[in-house]
Formats: sequence, structure tokens, C-alpha cells
Amino acid sequence: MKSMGPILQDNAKPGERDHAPHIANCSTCTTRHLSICAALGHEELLTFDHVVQHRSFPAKTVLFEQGAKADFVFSVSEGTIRLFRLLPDGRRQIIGFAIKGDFLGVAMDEVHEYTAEAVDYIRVCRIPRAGFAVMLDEKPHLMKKLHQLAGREIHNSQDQIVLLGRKNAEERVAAFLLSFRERLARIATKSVTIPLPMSRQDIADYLGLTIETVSRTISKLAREKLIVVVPDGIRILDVDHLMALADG
Amino acid sequence: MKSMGPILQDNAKPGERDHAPHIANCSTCTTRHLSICAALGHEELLTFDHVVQHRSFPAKTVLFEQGAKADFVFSVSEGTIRLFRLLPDGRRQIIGFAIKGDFLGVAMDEVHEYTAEAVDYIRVCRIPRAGFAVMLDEKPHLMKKLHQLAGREIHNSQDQIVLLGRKNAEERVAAFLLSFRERLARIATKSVTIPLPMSRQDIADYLGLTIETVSRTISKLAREKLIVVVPDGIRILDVDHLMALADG
DNA sequence: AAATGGCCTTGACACAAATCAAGCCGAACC
DNA sequence: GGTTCGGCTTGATTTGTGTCAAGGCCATTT
Repeated sequence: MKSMGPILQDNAKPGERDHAPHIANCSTCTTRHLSICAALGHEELLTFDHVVQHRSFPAKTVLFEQGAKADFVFSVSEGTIRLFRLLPDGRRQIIGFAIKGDFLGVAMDEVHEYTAEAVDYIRVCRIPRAGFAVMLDEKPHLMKKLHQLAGREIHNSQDQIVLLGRKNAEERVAAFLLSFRERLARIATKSVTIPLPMSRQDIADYLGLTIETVSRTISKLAREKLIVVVPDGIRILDVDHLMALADG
Repeated sequence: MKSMGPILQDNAKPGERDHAPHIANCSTCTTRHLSICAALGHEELLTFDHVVQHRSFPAKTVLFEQGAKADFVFSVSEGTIRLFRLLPDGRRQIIGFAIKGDFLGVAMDEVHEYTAEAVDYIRVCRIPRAGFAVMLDEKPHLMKKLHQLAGREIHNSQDQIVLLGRKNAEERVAAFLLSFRERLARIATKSVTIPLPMSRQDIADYLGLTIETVSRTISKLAREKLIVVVPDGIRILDVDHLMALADG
């Protein structure tokens, strides 16, 4: 829970930290339609190519840290990223998980409000924040799109507030599984099994529980035949029942 | 906790539900510099006057309800509003309290994501959402301002997520008192005493606690001489100690 | 193939906050 | 001026989740 992984060095030359070949350009990017880039026209995509830096990192890499100056915003192309804040005594609260298509930097903060760390192998598009800010000023439709993303982020946060403030362990776990399934469905990873790349500890820190409670609750849901636990994921057997649980 | 208060009728004639004289216009509005209107120039304020509807309502009035079509956005001029969501079985989670200068409708949702209910006597500026959307498209600086507000809302939500996910009762109450004090300070109600217009039940539903735990925790903080309980509010005696508590 | 370590599960017990219950206080009302 | 009622506090008890502890499983290392 305390291991922060290697800190990203920002002064490295393009490509020297890479673990996979770069994507040639934005026009052929398979994540485009899912991401903020969907708001860009053909010509804009070409200019975008010049500022965007495609990067990939292994699990546990710290993309950026809470409190650090926000020099870049990111669009996730592949993998899972945990976003969290730490209390002085080490308690951790995961704010969210970013997956393919998600944008980090919606609020356009000067300083990062949370730490972002790769859960598994990830690929991201890194965009200098200053340049992106200029684009926003020049392209109202991009600004509008960003604001839509902000609205969605506000909704998700409020859902999480209700979950953390008023739901019990069983309701929290059920809601988490369903919402993660929903998000995976949007990015078209059609599969009966929901892959869960994050650890039980991550889930616990996301749901405001302990790892033991998460484990016990998953076992309980499995015992009740609502889900089946499989390697690196779970399968939902009774969606309706689970939804009823999740909604309180 | 279940009392919803009178539902607002939207088809009433201007003024017929009012409990205080209207504000003449936006140019003389004392809340302007605190609100989204601060982004508007002199001329824009004049056009704003034509679409803005000044209204006031007594305590417990429901401004709008979760799930209802969002025909208006609001700017709060006076009083306190609780924003909450209900679970099917009646559990309530207060998402936030809106005070003077706050804007309701940052996300520009089609449908309200929560219910808004007057805590005490309130005055608001009501703006048709469709018209406001047009203004946003025409005035990039207004859009930019709205997005800034969205960013702040995201931050506040994330703070609340950390509070609800990982803080104990004492830390929650301390954080609430300090953050409410901070917000009151911004609207220049300089006073050693922090007025708390909302009930203990409201505070409990905001902090994910029960009314008894809130009451006991406030008593405990008072016993430890960190605060003093006064009619309709509290006074902070030891800010530093309280901050250390609140931050975990 | 034995040893190590990370991750997960399960059991026993502890505790913070919830629940249940009683009573206080001030405002509103007859 | 007594009664009622809503909001708040405080005490006793319960309970859901946290904490502590042990062991299983699997991948990796030696």
C-alpha cells in the first residue's frame, strides 16, 4: 500500500523510457472515438499530432504525484491507472480508476490534486498543459467537450459520495462491480467475465473498506450465487439482483 | 428527514410566490462579484437582466428534485440550500450545502442529479437553462468561468470522498466546521462565531454519520476546548489543533 | 523441488459508530 | 401558563466493520 513505484523522470528524451512502439499518429488511434480527441476534426488531429506524446509504462509507474506541478494532461490508451490521495498517516483513498479513453486533467489544475499510478502496463497520450490550454481557448468545441467530461466526473464523484456516505459493504462491492462492468462495456471489451486488474487492496481503498471486508464480501456474493470468482476477475451471474443490492 | 417541504410550482406568475422584494437588476447585485456573474462585462450584465429571474423562498422549499427535468440553473444570493440524494429505503446523503455566491447547474445536466431544498430563507437568481446554454456558446469567457467552477466542484467532491472513505467521526466534524468557516469567510461574513443554519441531522447526512454521533462528537470537541457551542452555531477556539485533526 | 514472497481468504476478537431509549430545552400554540 | 413538538443531548447496548493472526495458493527464484 505504501510502495510508490519508480518516479517518472520528465526530462528524458522521447522514447527512451518506452516499453512498446509508439502509435504513429492520432488519425489512426483506435482510442480516438472514446477520448476527448473525438471532439477534434481531421485538420485539428494533424496539429494535435505535433503536441501529443505517446508513452507507455509498466505497472506501478507513478505518472504524476499529488502536489506536483501539472505540466501535462493525459489521455489513457491502454491499461488501468489508480488515482489516489494519501493522508499524513498513510491512509489511502483511491479517487478513481482511469481506463482506456479516460482523460486525466479535466479540471486543468495548476497542481495535481492526486497521485496517478499505473495498475498494469499502460499506454497514454501526454499533452503539455500549457499548449492544451491554448487549444481550448482557440477551439470552443474542444472546451465544450472538456466541460462535458467535467460534468461526468462530477456525477461519478457524487455517486461515490453516496456510496461512501450511506452504503454498506455489500452494496459498495456490488455497485463497484456493476459500474466497472459498465465502463468496460463502453470500451467494447465484450466478455462475460469482468477482468479486475487492480488488487483487493485497491478495491478496498476505493470503497472505503479494508481488504478483509472486500474479500469476505466477494466470498459472500459468490456463496449467494450472484457472482463467480475467476482468476483476475469475476463473472456476474445475477445482474438484476446485484443491481438491486447496489442501489440500496 | 423525510419532510420534503412544499414543491415549487413553476407555472406561477412572476412575483406571486415571492416573500421579499426583487432585486432591481444585476448591476447593483451585491452577490455579483462572488458569483458566476463576475465573468460578465457591463453590457453583458444588461442582457443578463432580461433572462434572470430573482426569486426568494422560505425554509424547506424544494427548488428542484432529483430526476426532474432541469429547466433552470440557479445562482444563490442569500441563505443556505441543501443538495441531497435519497436511496430507495430513505437513507439520505447530502452532497453539499450551497450558500451565497454558489452556482447550481455547473454540469448543465438535462436532468437534476440531486434534490435542492432551502435550509433557511433563501434568495436565488433563476436562469432558464436553454438560454444560458446559448450564452455559453456565444461567450467563451463565461464558458471558461463555468469550467473553473466545475473544477472547484470536482476538488470539493474529491475532498469529501477522502473524508467519507477514510476519516473518523472526529476528523469529519472538524473538517466540516473548518471548511464551512472557510466558505463563510470568502463571502465576508466576518464573525468569530460560525453560524450553522443547518440541523444536526443535515450535518450527519453530509458527513455520513448519525445525528447522535455528530452531537456526541461536537460535545467532545467542546469538552476538549477546541470549540464552543453557541445558539445556532459554534465558535472555534483552537484552529490549529482542529486543522491537525481535520487533515488526519 | 524446495524456498520465498505477494496476494488472497478465513477465523477470532475488538472497537467505533449505529441503534435504541430517555430526557432536556425552547418555541409555538391553545 | 400548561401542553405539545421538534431539535438536541446523553446513556446503554448492539452490530458491522476493523484489527490481528494464521494459513492457502501460485508464481518466481535459487
